[in-house]
Amino acid sequence: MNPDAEIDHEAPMPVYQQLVEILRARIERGDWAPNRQILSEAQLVQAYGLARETTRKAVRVLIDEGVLFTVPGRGTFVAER
Amino acid sequence: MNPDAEIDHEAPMPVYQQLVEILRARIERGDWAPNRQILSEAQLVQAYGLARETTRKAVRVLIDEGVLFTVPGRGTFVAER
DNA sequence: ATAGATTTGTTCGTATGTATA
DNA sequence: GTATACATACGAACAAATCTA
Repeated sequence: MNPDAEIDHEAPMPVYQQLVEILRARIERGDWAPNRQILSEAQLVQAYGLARETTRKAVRVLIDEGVLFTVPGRGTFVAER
Repeated sequence: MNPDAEIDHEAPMPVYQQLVEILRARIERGDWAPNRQILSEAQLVQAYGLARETTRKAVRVLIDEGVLFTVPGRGTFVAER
């Protein structure tokens, strides 16, 4: 997916899934190197105009895939691969 | 609103909004003069029985309205008007 | 000059309720 | 009826700035 795509609330794909693919594309593009901190949940909410729980759902998918990891009180980071 | 009102967790109005109106009423009553420090977050938590994030949300509303301002490491103060 | 306490700032974790498609 | 999405609320941990002893 285009890493610069925007969320389309009218699209058939769920918005959290759209965010998964956008974040995956941005990581592959190199927006954040391994072990680097990505946007905070609050920043994701701001940047993509979604509810916090929706952004968390997208991040959760990438965590389960081993692409991201979180550190409570610190932030969300790109995993080494 | 009554500046001496208490938080009602059963009321339809969100509790953070109730705190907004209580603080606004207390400021209008003159509990704290302009440039004076109000209760700290910890004291608001103690006084109103709310979670810290809930009190911060209420304070945030009044900051956005220009009623309050914060100084990191110092406290929260009543803005001049 | 240092150490500790206080205070606001930031962040993720968890749960519940409501509305909508 | 289910999955999605949003809003509210509380919990926990860490960081940075400030003040005091």
